[in-house]
Amino acid sequence: MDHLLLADLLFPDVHETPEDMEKRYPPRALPEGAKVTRFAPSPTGFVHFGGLFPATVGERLAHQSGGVFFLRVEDTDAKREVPGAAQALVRTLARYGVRFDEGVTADGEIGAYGPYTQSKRAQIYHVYAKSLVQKGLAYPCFTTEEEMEEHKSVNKKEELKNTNWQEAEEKRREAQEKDRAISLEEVKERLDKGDKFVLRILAGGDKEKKIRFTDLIKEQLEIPENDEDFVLLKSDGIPTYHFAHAVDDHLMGTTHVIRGEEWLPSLPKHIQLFSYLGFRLPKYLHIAQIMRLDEQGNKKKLSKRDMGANLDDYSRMGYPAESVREYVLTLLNSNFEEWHTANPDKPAEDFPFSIRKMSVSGCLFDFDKLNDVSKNVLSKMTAEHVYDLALDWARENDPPFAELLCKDKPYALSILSIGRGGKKPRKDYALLSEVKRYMAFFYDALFETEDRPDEKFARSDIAACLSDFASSYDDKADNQAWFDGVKAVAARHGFCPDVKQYKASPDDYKGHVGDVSSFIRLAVTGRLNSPDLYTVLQILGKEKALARIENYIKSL
RNA sequence: GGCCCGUUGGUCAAGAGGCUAAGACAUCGCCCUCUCACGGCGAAAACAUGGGUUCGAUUCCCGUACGGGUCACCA
Repeated sequence: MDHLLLADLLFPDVHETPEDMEKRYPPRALPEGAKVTRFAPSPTGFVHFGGLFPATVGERLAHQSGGVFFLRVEDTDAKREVPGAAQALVRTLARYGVRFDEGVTADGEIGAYGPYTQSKRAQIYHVYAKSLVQKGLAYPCFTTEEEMEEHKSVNKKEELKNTNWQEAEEKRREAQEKDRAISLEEVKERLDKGDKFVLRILAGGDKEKKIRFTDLIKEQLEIPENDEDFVLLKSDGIPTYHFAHAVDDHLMGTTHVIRGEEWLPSLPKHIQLFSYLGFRLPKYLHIAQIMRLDEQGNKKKLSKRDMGANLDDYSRMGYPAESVREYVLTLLNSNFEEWHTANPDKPAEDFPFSIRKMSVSGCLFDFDKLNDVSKNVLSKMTAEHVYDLALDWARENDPPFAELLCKDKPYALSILSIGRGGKKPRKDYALLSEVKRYMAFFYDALFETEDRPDEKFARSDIAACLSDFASSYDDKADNQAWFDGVKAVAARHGFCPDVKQYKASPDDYKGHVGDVSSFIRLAVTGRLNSPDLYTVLQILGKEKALARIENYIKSL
């Protein structure tokens, strides 16, 4: 077979050579040790939570080393493409601290190694495809998708279990042999008829032979050589992931390929391809998958439909982006948390991210942990910051509440300031969606009596304590004086002003100051639990507080 | 089924031949001159399993079990 002739037959319009490409995309001039990484999603309009992991790793590695982090859109599967998805993705990732230097951005493409959209790179792939044919390392295959169906391994998940694997493998091998044997005449004939073909690699490997490979996360690996003539170019001339990966990452100067470990099984293909093309293999980081628990209690890869799979779910649920980012960083490098408590004022960007600290095995997504991280994040923010985030959330998800927040911003800020600042800030909510419930009783429009007093107290005693408190309440008194007042009320109505003393002889009293406080709290907030009562009364104002007490007494 | 990867408390994890096997979340208890939240103290809780190698294995090797991934003209 005359490979040069075949190449011209297959790619008559390709006149450039790989050397031309090398000239057009010269190696990057970057300092020693600078890493070039990329995030390469397919634009399906869905930003997977799992995607945040490789994206964050790539971003950290590149920026920490003074390198380049770029976005490449892998839109080689026309069937799945969603228009505008790339821009939305860039915006979403930016919220989570992942920013690109190069590639597809919100304002178009930036950078000298483009185009960064694979569908626009057809000519480039064809140059390399032609050269592979010339070297006898790739060949056309005219077997149609339908014909292939018969001896394809299988592709439906449901069928996987009932597959006769051995038979499927034999059929594949047979077909491969037949396809390889195609003659130049036959190619000419089919081409003249206008038949479409896919370009397959001529696999030179023996799967019984193992290759030693070092993954930066998984370390030493032993993988079989590739013996499968996988598809390089689909019948529409668009490359498969494998081929595009090799050509693009070579030309774009990617030094570290960061991707999910589901790619590990196709690594032999990539190694072979890079070698056929004469490209230097980049470093690989195959990162472990995030898992969830299925009904049987088994771990499963977090997939599209699962709660929390879509990154947008988190903002909808009310998690600040910062919380999610910290949680992700914690899962990626478990010492992040420790570092963060030791350096509370430094931005996450200062954290020395390390590949060595990354886990080899997949972890379970844990909402408990996320919530804890989020509580901490929110508790350390200023009231103003929380206000802004809560308002943003409310505008999207609860417009009436947004309006309430806007109506009196200083009032809202004073509520959000309770217990904020200082060494031990309150941690009342993990979610922006919980802020409303937390603030609710401060607004007459949202106020309602949720709890009931303990049955052991007589209604008349409660009413007596409350009216006594109301008539003696001085909103100018300081915290101590105010509490002394409450104690005095307690003493006047048969409640012990000192809790310890009460506990020593409970039968001598109807209750203690704490109980009296709970009556006031209930009347004023409608709940048995609230932040510091004195502060609450101060913020609420004397008039509103007394009105609520009065109403409460009436309702008893 | 073949191939590849993995397995330290419920979860995330440190430890890299000799440790009473860290820490965090969750759980439970106690304390914090009014509840809650915060904080403090404490409890319970783990090296999947069998064989090697070794004076000694959670740590190294082999097998087993279990879990995961993958086997497309999808990425």
